[in-house]
Amino acid sequence: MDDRARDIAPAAQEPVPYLSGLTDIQRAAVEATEGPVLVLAGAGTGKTRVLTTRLAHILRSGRAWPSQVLAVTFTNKAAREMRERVAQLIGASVEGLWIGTFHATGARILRRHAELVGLKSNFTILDADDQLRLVKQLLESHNIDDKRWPARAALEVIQRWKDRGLGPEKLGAGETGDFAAGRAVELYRDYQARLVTLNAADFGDLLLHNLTLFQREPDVLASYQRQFRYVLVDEYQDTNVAQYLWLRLLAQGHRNLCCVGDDDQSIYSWRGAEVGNILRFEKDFPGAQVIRLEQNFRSTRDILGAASGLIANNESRLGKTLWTERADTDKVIVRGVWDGESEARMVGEEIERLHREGTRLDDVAILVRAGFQMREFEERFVTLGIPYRVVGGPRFYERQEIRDAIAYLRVVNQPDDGLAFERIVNVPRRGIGEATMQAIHRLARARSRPLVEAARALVDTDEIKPQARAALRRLLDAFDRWRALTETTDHVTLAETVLDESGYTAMWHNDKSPEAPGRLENLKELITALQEFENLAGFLEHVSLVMDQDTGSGDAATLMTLHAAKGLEFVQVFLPGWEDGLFPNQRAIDQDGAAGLEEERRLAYVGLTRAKRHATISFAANRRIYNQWQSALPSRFIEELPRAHVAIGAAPGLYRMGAGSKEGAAWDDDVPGRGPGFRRMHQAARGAGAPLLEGRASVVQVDATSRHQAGERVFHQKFGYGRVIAVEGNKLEIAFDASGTKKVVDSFVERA
DNA sequence: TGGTTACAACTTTTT
DNA sequence: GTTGTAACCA
Repeated sequence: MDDRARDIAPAAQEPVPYLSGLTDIQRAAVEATEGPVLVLAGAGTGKTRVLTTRLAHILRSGRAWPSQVLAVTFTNKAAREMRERVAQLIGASVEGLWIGTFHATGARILRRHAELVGLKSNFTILDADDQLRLVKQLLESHNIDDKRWPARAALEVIQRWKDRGLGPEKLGAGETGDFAAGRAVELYRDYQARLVTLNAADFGDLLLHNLTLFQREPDVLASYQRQFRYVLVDEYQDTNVAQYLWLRLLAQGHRNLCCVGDDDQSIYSWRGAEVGNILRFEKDFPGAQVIRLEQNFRSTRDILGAASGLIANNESRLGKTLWTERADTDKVIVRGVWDGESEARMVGEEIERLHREGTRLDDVAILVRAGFQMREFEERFVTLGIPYRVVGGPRFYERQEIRDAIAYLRVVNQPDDGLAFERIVNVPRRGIGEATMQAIHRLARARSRPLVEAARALVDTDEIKPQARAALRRLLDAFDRWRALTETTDHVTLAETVLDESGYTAMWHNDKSPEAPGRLENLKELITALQEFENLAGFLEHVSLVMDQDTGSGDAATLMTLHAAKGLEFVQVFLPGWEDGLFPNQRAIDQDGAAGLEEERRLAYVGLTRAKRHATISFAANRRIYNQWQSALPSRFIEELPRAHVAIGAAPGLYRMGAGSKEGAAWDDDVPGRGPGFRRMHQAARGAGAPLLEGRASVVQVDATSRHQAGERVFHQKFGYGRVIAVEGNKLEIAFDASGTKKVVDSFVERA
């Protein structure tokens, strides 16, 4: 099908409008089509533009047919964007182009040759949840204490092996995985064996099996090598060893491999990404051209200066110097605050001010290091009535009811999918409990047959209680019926039938909990989503590989982690929580030492370079983490920011809470960095929090005795009138007349 | 079996 | 504060 383009003549050489508007260097990167090329693209240097133009150029100049070009990305979003933009540049014919994520492309190839690695072409792609459940089962059957050796850790070990392109058979004696006294290897072997029984592959397998395939079947490899005349890779700094090997094999035919990336933005090493891949590129591909994109089109000089100065502290990097023609400046602001709450208040007030002055909330982002930091901001935004969206929350396809529904469809589609079967065997309740499941498992393991097959065999014996037996038989019959329907019914009707007849929808109808109606809504949405696919298999592939997030609409500030922010840009960026221990994160340093610290620094660099015009960094002297008060010092990254690009401001909240303090009173930009301003912040952090430094976890807002007391009638701008129930430092618990009991900061209420 | 309660756990997470 | 698991009882 991909060869069909061969019958059509290539587009004739035409004037090249798509090349105009590029800088000389960008243009060079576009036109260097032959041989290995590394494009080092700093933040905001027009990377995507170069990548898409290059693709268009290859096609338009007749160098290759669409089907002969492979472009790989990490995210579906990036893949979609690339496809759309290339289509825009060259008109219609992007049909046949291999643009996709590593995993989607791996899956596409693997489905064609599944038998060669022991799978059937309709294999299931497991998600994180399935994997974890599988590992838990294995730990149990291996009698490994999952308290001492959590399943999560075992899975991690296995995944890191897969990331390095190592199947169980390739693990030498030295590889013990540092888990359960070296038993991880046997665990891994069993895990892979179980996947074959389940006719399933996990994410890592999508590439690992490709490698095995290419090794075992030189003909298959050779055909792909012939096919892909040009290979393009986005975000090369995030590739792992398996992906590197995969690329190297595929690109070996024509040697036209172009990798685009930025070593300074490598922030996924904990997922197996190897910065080494990009650092080593010239050695790996002799004769490679390296093109540096250093002109930044996004940020002001101050932001670039601050970010560059910071990242210069890293040892392992190729080195780039970002510059801009922009003349406007706006120093990066660093603010110290008393605690996490005043930090949220400060950000909230700033956002309100910006909004008043005409900034769209869409242009504002709050980028945090860890998810738990989000709550404080959310609470604050709710109180202030600032619309916001959280990126990276629970996704649609991860919700319980959706996963249940999909599990049903998975079993219909692929009967060997025992994990899906297990998930819904007793949902809704059918009286098939643990005892029954264990019997099924025993039989399945003894015969090493799929779970459903074992269940089928068990129904004909007396091994389980009659009640469970009857229920199980009913369920298995139902699956047979549904499977038969696939011949005669369209997949949408089929899905509705399955959810109805299984009693799944009824289960939520009978559920009186407040979430139940929402879940039923979600199920309806699922059915709607189903309509957009040709068949069940296509839909399931989408669900496992293309779990995109709906970003939501409407003008709203964005709250997300630094990791999630890579590749995005905002006019104003808030970077809270720059405290040693939190950011750089202590665990990252403990685990990976200097390399861990460097990755944290890259994360800081990514955060700063998201800002087009303003960046506000803040740190709190005290922070409550999971109900424990901890004092902290400003992040060492703050000291690393070049003073010329930074303005230090002491936040009002640092000295006194609530009204009375002068907003922004203590600007002190003449001697930032280690100057008096900085020292004062340090002192504030230390001095005011002195008792905390001694490890006392009990102090709550020493100086913040409230003006209010229990029993008092008060008024709040948002919640109206109410009565104070309890006072805790500066926080009041108030029973509002109209909106129930809430905890509110006292500066937002007044005596009624 | 199934429901309740107590208890510890908790960085990041493109697919 | 939240979430997920273990232990206990009906």
